[in-house]
Amino acid sequence: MERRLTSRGAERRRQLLATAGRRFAEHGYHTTSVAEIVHEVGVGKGVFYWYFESKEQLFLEVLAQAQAELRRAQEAEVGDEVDPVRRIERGIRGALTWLEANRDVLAVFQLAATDVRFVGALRAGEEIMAAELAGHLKDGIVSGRIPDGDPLVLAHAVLGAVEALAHTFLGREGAWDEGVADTAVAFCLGGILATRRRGASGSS
Amino acid sequence: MERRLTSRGAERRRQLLATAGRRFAEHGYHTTSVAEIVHEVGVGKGVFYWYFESKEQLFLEVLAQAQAELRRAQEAEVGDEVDPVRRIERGIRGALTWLEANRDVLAVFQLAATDVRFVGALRAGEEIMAAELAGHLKDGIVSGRIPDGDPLVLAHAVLGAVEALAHTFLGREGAWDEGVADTAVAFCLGGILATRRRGASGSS
Amino acid sequence: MERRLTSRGAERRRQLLATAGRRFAEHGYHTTSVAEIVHEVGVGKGVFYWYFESKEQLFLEVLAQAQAELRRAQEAEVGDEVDPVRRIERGIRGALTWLEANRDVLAVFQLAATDVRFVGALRAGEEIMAAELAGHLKDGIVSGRIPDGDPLVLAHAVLGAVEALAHTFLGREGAWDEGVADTAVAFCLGGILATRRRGASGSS
Amino acid sequence: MERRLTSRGAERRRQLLATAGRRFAEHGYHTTSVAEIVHEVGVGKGVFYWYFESKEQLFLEVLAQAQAELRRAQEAEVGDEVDPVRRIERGIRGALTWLEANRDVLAVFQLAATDVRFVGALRAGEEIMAAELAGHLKDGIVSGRIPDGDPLVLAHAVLGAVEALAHTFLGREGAWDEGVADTAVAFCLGGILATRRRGASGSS
DNA sequence: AATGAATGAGCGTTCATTCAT
DNA sequence: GATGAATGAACGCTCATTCAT
Repeated sequence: MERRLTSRGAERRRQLLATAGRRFAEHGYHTTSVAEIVHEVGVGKGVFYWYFESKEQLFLEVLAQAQAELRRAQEAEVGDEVDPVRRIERGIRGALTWLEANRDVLAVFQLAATDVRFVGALRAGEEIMAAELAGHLKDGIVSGRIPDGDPLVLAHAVLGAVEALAHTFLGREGAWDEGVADTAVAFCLGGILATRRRGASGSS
Repeated sequence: MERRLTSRGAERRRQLLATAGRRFAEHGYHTTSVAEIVHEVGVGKGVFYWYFESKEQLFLEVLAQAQAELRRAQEAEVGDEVDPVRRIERGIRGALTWLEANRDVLAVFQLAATDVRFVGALRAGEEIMAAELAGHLKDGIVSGRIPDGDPLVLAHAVLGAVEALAHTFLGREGAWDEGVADTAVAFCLGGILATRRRGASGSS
Repeated sequence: MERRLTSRGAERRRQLLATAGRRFAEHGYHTTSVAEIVHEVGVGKGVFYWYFESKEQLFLEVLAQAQAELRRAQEAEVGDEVDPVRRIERGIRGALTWLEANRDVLAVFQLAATDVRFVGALRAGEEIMAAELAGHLKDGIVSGRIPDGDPLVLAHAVLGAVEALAHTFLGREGAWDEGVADTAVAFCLGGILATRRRGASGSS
Repeated sequence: MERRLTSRGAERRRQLLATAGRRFAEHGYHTTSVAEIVHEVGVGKGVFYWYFESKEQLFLEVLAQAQAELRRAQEAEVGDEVDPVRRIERGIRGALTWLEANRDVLAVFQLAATDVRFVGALRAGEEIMAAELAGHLKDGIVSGRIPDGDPLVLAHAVLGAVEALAHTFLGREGAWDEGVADTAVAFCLGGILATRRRGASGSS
């Protein structure tokens, strides 16, 4: 239902989306009621249903927006770098920098992971990121910069490590510093560049 | 109010715990009602409250049990291995093996991460695992087996990578094979053993 | 959360309050369900919680309203009478007249007396009435119109006698007549004016 | 269903009755569960239903016992006194003394007043006391000791005053002393002996 | 006699959603 | 566009009562 919105309307919509995103992140999906959202924005309940079909669709939109913005930030950071390993590094740094400024987003992602209605959209976004990362890895493998290995598995390992670090250290007051990003990069690149030694642990 | 249970009672309790755990994993916390759980077990509603104080406490128990069993499985796998790098490897393999046989558990962990009432217990368990892993890392650093780096940050990176792989590849039918565990180990150990090159990405 | 109500809303609220008050008086607090109240008013369950925070708060409001109206009626009856004994008489008559027209109220008072959540509010109201009455008594004692005695004890005795008569004779169909009020007044004033003979029973 | 009880059984029954009475008085009827009662006594739930048909019947029995004991205490106090006014005085004192030692009972009476299932039994007991008191009053009127008036109305006024004083001053820690009983007696007898001056308040 | 376990109707309350104004 | 009011299914939970052992 394409709706033409006045600029005031578009602003309202943005406001609702932002408020909802924050509250979802802070209190969870089920524990955030439509009543709370509209109350915080200071409008009546009808307004909500003028701009959004349902609470479910609202969440999906919050999620999609967060995913799109993260990707955009990452792309901007990666820029036109051609070396695949450097692309990966920049991607990691870009994601961490953006997440640092948008801490709610991780909570929204986690929320999405726990609900059948949202997990599909979440995974789809993850797959896109994983596929892109896997593309860089493949490039590196082909060009001999990166030892052979399953690019998709490696991509998910990188994503998982980055997300865990972001989550753990952004979530604690005062725990975040540049060193965490440096360690994230070093760990991931080290993992990528070392994978030829499959299953080996003791080799010096 | 310590309750002495007959063996029939203990069995009922176990039954409810298992059923609830499965449904939580499949449908989420809020989307699983007490009515559904008792219906599936085939008992009346009151039975639930005979064995559990509340739905919340039940979830906490499901979570605690899963955490305890995972740690137990890991400890059994690590055994008396003395080399810290090998301890880490065995820990990763032990966790992945156990999670393969108990796939619901990851979903329960994710659920717990999204609810203020549970996140404390979840994080406490995570911190224990991270601390243990960090201990191995510290041992390795002291003995010169592992290059210097922040053990806690590395520990969370490893945990994140492992969890992401478990989640991504155990969640998809047919996607799991031994190679994933091998790659997980190789990636993590590579990441750990490479960390001296802080922030460096281009070194060959 | 101060709520601005439309006139339709205010009317609904009044309706619910009145219906609840009647049902409470007839069936008791625990034996009157929210479902019954809204059913009688002919609205959905949610409406109740639009206007009241909880069943408990509703009862408190019913109680407070009854207390306020009773006091108001009494004050109107007492008016500007200056003689303390006549003030007491008018107070008794005013209360009985109002209670005759609002018989539910006595039942609500009794209900409140049996629940820890309400007894505080009830006693507070009673204390106000007792204190006022005690004030008249003190005036009378000081001016010599009333023999010496503990004004607060006497006040409670009067209140108890009046309440018992109201309760007993208003509760029975056809038992109430002007004579009861006359006897109430005569009994109470006699008791008050006789108190100097402490503990004495046989004096003529 | 006449049941022959062993002496152990009779003791159990008494125990349940006493515990229930106390809890009813302290927490109310609906707010005292059968589970709590049997837990406090330290027996299983089945025991309760072995000795009592239902919670309702149990309450009725608690009430009946309290009424019977109060009457017995009063009768013992009144003894063979022949003067009707002195009989009334002794009745008041006997009731107050017994209530002082059995404070729960007033709460039980109030509870009974608020439930349709119990109010009948309560009123029946009250009527008996009122009738007895009215008998004394009639005797006094006939013999000229007491001025003319409606004995039943006066009886209820006396009962109400006494109950209110007991309730108010026994309910407050440290508020009870002999003076209250003296005032109660003086007030009631004053009220009784003064009733000829119907509706008159200003006569010196 | 007594127990622990079970029942299930019913309770107070919430909340996404709709709608008359 | 926007509001306050209304809906009602569903929820977590309680409890008097029953019953197999």
